[in-house]
Amino acid sequence: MRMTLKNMAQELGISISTVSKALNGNPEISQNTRELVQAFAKQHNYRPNHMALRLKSKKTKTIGVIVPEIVHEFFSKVIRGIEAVADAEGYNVLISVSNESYEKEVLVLELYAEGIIDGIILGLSGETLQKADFEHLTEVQARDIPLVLFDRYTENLGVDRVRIDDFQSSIQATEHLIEAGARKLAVITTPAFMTVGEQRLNGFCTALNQHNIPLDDRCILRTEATRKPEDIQQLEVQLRELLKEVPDVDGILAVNEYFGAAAINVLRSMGRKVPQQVKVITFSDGILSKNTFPSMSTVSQHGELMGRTTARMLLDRMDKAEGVPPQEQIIQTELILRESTETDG
Amino acid sequence: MRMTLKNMAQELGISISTVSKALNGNPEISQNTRELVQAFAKQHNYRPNHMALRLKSKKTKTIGVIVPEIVHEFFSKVIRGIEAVADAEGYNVLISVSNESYEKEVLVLELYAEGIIDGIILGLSGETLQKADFEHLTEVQARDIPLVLFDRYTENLGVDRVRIDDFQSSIQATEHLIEAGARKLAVITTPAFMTVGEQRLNGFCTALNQHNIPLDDRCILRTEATRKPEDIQQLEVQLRELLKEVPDVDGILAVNEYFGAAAINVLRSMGRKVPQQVKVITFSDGILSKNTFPSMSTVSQHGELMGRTTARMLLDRMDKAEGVPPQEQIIQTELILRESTETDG
DNA sequence: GAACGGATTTCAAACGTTTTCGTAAAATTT
DNA sequence: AAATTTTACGAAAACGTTTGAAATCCGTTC
Repeated sequence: MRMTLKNMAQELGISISTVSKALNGNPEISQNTRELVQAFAKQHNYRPNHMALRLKSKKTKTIGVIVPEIVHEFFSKVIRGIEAVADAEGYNVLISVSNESYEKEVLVLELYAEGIIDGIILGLSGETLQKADFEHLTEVQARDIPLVLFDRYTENLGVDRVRIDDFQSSIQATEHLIEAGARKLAVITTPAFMTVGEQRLNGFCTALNQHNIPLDDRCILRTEATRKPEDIQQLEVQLRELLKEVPDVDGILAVNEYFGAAAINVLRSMGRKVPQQVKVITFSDGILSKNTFPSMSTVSQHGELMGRTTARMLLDRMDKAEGVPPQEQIIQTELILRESTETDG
Repeated sequence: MRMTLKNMAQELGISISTVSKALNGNPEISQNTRELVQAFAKQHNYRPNHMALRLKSKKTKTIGVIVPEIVHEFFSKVIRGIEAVADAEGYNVLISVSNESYEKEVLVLELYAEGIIDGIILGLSGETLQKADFEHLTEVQARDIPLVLFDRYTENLGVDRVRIDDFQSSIQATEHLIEAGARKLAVITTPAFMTVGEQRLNGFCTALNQHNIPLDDRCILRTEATRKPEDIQQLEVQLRELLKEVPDVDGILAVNEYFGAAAINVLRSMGRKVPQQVKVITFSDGILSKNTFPSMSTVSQHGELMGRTTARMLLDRMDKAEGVPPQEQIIQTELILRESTETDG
């Protein structure tokens, strides 16, 4: 049976309020009683009931995180970063998965909004981005529940967010390919509604433009593939076709590791040497890029740092007065050079 | 402002109880009133307050999951499996990370036990295994909170669990190496308190024994390395030394992909051909094994299936009478053959 | 020896629900 | 028309906590 205030009050022969106040260090209570109660509570390892606390709209010292996918190294790293900060500040972290579904995202948000948590960190689901329906976020804001978005974002929605500069990073990555000697560049990206992928595509095009390299439409591979094996296989087929149709491709930018690894596989199976004949660079610096052969140069998004930054921003927001305008923070990316873009000599 | 029963009662000019009953479809209430109330509630999208519900010790339709690590493909897959089942049954899933820490595990367990959730799925932390202190689990059981363990387990603790047969699987994997021609076998495993790794080591030794292959103590590499890059680098150093000291090693069993990939890297850098000179097999069939070069044969642990099975077991337990003895379920593993154990011809 | 005042403790309301029990009005039976 | 049953609703307690107001105690003071 669980220890409650009432319970202890009875056993100690004092009133519930006295117990409550004693435990909360209220100076109204004599030192004697206070110590007595506190000792008793500790001995019977009393823990206040979250539900009751929250009913009285107290803080729960818990933050809720929603990620679009769980089998995903980048998001996992972000979570790890969030954990680190939260832990240091004595906050619990509760994680939920939207599974890229709008409906699920709304559901979880509602669950959180019930009052389990003090603040929310959200990575938008793909479907939400596609529908461009953000009412649920507005609702959360209307209830004054602190909210911070990470990675995936949307303009025209006044909410705190942390992201990387996908556009600039992509320019950098593309320029790296060009400097390494590539002249016929291809890109593997996601559907247009994925802002992140789209920005990276924009960066790619812009870089080509700046270097007076013509853009061949056939070299833009827009895939709906997820990271699941079936999908990747499908992608490899498309990619192979592209490389047959445009055989002189000598540089590939992939918007994520999985796409990058697929490219490496296809190229190897077609007998094209990486990096001698084709250079490859990819986003998101995870285990894959280190362990493919050849290993891949990547744009590191510093997932853990992003997590830490996001958590920090949420905690800040939580003790800010209302009405402080939304902030944006940009995480610097870093080019990690590996074998796939090496130039001999 | 949030819609509450009281709120609606006031606006509709009826009592709180009537509203409550109407919403719950209580036949005491006339159809008229019932429809009126329900319509009103829907229109103002009323949602009952979780906290209040739970205070009255109602179910929350939420299950809590604790994983030791979050940047971990296997655990992620288990979570995905849990999600699948929970989703289908209308349950929410809340995930927390113990970060391999005993203390954190206890904390999260306590948070969950506050009454946020209806049942708990737990993968024990490494530290807990090491301390072999399971009081917190006993406590949870004493409170009649349904609990199921997955993957990591402990004998002498009566609690539901789902696991793979690490011992048998390891025998199989080792035998596969032997059949592929390996005669001087090495193993890369974890500290002894990690039951999973230890079982796999046992299997390894047993297989050698059964095939009359002598066991060279120098060929057992016990590492405390995690999957972090620094650690893996450290492991690679040790591994290199082992391979120098015992140059005729021609088969390696790694208890996880990271160790396996490290082995592949070291072997390549030492100029030993995989699989021609050395065969490699590893546990946990994830992205890594598919993308190393050569790709690795693995023992698939079917993480997602394990997750689904665990969730199912928890749901079963939740509507079982108390006192039903704890169950154990074993997930069948599968040998996935890839390049790293191929024999020519 | 009654009134004061400070220190300590208790009361009671509130948070949003569910649920038991009670009761007025309506419907049914005599 | 009186007695009985049914129907439809409401009052209030309970879950575990906090908190401002009220009550009690005890040692001073006049």
